[in-house]
Amino acid sequence: MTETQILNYALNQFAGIDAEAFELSAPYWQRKTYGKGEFYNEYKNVCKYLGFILDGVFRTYYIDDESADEKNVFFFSKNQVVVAYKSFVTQTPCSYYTESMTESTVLYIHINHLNELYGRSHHWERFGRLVAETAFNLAMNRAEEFMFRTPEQRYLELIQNHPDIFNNVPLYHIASYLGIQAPSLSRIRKRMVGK
Amino acid sequence: MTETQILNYALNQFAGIDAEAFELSAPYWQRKTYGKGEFYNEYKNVCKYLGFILDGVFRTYYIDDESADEKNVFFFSKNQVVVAYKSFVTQTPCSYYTESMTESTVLYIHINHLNELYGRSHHWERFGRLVAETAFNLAMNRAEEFMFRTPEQRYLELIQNHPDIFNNVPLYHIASYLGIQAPSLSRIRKRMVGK
DNA sequence: CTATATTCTTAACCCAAGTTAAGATCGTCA
DNA sequence: TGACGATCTTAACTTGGGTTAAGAATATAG
Repeated sequence: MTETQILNYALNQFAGIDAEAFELSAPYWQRKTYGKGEFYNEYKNVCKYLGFILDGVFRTYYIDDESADEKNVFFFSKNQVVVAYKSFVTQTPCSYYTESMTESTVLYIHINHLNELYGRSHHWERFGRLVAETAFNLAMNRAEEFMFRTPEQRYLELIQNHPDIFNNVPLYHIASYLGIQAPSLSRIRKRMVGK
Repeated sequence: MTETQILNYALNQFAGIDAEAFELSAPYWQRKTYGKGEFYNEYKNVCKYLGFILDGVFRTYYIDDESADEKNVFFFSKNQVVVAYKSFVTQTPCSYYTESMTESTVLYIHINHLNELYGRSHHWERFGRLVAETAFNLAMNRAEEFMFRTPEQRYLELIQNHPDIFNNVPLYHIASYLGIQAPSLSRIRKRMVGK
């Protein structure tokens, strides 16, 4: 399959974008590769593009003024959308950094073109709504993890539900994502032995 | 002002719903009062209505199977929308209870009628998108509070940003919302004296 | 295959929240 | 007003994560 076909298939799966609707968008998609550590979108930048990850892993993180260390907020991997959602929909500066953690390849589309597609096809309107719902679910799941689960439970659920992330990201990034320090994650892992 | 006028004004502020668009919806809104402790929507129920709070305060909470105690997730108060968003948009059973904490009055609309309005007017489509964005912001803010702030910081920010909630809700509900136990909140409050 | 950098674990000590139970305070209604 | 229920605080102890720094394990490159 070509990259375009992969995209077409994924958009069809995600939002029922059919061949005709996909054709409308075809001129607008562009391709970009990112090196490890390269930014998809930086702090204080307005996120203007919605990306679809053909390959690679991205993280969005927050830098705490006080503790000065990075806190991982989301991971995005292969066949997922990558975007700084709030910044994208409101076109305001982003509070986060979104960075490629590996060599990555992305197909992306400009917000203006996306807005144009919304007006041209119900399929794309539907796509816009589903992206909103996906963003809501991501944020809500994250809130629920912290409200209802202990760090140990979050760790176990990450292994269960996102082995793709767990197996491709250094543990100190996992710790940050779980909201704890690296030594605490080590203690948790030690505790688990034999359970 | 009549209650309908209050609603009309609020919807105009929120999503630019004009007189004509509001007229479309007028037949669909219904009014209901809730007593203290009465449920807007219960665990395992599908949320079928989107409500606008004329007066009162609601809370949505989760019951932890293990600890068996209630964890407050959101508060909703006067002039806000109350809805179990995920359940509402997906029409699936809700994981939460949403309960009135006071005598309350709500104007509500059925999801079928709302969907009908989406098709009939761009103003209402816009409304739907803004509700989605509001829900995303609520969830994301909640996640950020837990990821980036200490319980003490969360407490201070709640007082600053939501005095309306803080002043009308017992402290043990506040503690639950902050993700801590009542004795911990007492200790935080004691620490604060003199700061 | 070693040297080096990166990542992971461990140890020791600190501190804040959890837990449980008792007691103080506040509100409300008979 | 006085008594009850609801709410809030306090105390004593436990537990688990934070912090810092050192060392072990693993990857990577020369």
